[in-house]
Amino acid sequence: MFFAIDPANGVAVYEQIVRQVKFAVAREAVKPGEMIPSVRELARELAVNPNTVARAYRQLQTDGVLSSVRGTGLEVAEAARDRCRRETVELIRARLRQVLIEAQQSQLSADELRRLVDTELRTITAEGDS
Amino acid sequence: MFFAIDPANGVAVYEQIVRQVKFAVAREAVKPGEMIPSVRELARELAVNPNTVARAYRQLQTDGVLSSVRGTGLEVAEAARDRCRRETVELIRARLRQVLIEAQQSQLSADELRRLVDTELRTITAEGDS
Amino acid sequence: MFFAIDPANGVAVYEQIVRQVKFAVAREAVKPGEMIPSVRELARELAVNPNTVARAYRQLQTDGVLSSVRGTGLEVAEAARDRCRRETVELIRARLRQVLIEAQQSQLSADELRRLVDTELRTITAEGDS
Amino acid sequence: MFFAIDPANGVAVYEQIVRQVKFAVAREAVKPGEMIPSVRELARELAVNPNTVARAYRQLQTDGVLSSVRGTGLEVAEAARDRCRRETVELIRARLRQVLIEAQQSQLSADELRRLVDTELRTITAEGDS
DNA sequence: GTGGTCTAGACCACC
DNA sequence: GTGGTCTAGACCACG
Repeated sequence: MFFAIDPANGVAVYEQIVRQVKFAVAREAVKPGEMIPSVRELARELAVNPNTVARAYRQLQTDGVLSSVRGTGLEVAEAARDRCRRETVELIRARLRQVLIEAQQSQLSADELRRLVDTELRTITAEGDS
Repeated sequence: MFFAIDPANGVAVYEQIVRQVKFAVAREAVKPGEMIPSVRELARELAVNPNTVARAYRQLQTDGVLSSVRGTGLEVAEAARDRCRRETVELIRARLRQVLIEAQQSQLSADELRRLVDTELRTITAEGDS
Repeated sequence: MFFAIDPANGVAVYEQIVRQVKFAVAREAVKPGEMIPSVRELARELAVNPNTVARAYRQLQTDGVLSSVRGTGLEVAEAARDRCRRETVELIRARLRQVLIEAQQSQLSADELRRLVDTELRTITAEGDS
Repeated sequence: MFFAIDPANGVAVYEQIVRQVKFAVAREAVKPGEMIPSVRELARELAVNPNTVARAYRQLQTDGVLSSVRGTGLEVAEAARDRCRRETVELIRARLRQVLIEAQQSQLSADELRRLVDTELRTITAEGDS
């Protein structure tokens, strides 16, 4: 469950935490029934205010990803994995779609776009390997 | 210069206007030396607060896309087309890259991503034809 | 939209605000499309921290009762009235049910319970008239 | 002395145990002078932390419902039955009253409320028979 | 002016 | 120790 947050990202910190936890559940880095780091622990790890983490965890509860065990902590909900996987793909798809639409509006052809995507993919995976 | 803005888009309204104007210049829907709609006119057209349009136009002047003609209004700057075209491509590329990075973080393979891109491209162009 | 909150109620303050707003929408004290008091205004009115009101309003947004108009305020969502009415009745029913179950567990007969309910109803309405 | 506790009830677990023991005494499921299950036994039965049961028993001693017999365990206090009966009725009445007040605030008429009560009573007793 | 976010520090109930 | 709630005060983007 290790990840980084970027406070100057535009996306709210608590929202970044929400997404990253969902990503982690989706790729089974944490499994249903397991406990996740406590509010205070994750806050320390990310160098963020505990309230911000608490807010993210609250959001994750209303999203059905976490459930609280009184006095003990928060665990990953049973049916969370599939939901997170679906949700993650949907989020990616939606943002991808928006970018592509804007690309089209600015007169880029489908072929130019595919080439762009390929270039970027190669750059990213190359960086990932390094 | 007709376009729509989506107030519930997450992206600020004035920012959407800025981008759309740049898109319009990039694809030569408006050409250097031409006048663009007045603040009030565009505000009425987009059903948006005139202050918001004014702010977008101010930003566009700072960006060198528009220049003011005393007592007359705002015209598209001479060298704007190339700059907009470059800027637009760069914007698209940057956002595309960010989406692809997140996609990769969430365990989507390069192939899955290419398929996703193709699907979305086909959907968009199909919609565009309708 | 005037109501009181009781900080020593056991129920969280933000939750009381959420319920009272839903009550207000349900009984059409505020109607879909209307604006509700600003965060700061209601906070002043209830002698409560603005963050607490903000949290209640956020909850009401995720519940689909309010929707935010950027830079302007929060308005009652279109379909909110029916949802609130249903939800309110359900809340009452659930709590009533729980009390009745406990009553039954403690050997109170259905007739004793009905008498109790009648007595309390009369007391309450009498107080309401005074 | 068999009963169930619901950890996601909102009501604290130890408080639920306290109430249920009082209910049991009130309806004479356990009688003054009888021993009640040990902390460990009840904890196992309810799948609850022994500390939680211990805390409930402590509360019940403070409330005069249980009294300790040195080296043996806890027994139901002599005068407990009447006290529990009275206390239980009062608790029920208080909570009933609160629900009815909220119901009234949300514009439910006395008749609608009586109908609701009747419906719920029938549902509960029907379930109890099954 | 509006809502949205974040930080800091406090208190509570529960296990 | 845990999460949950509340307060106080700050900064930001938006209209």
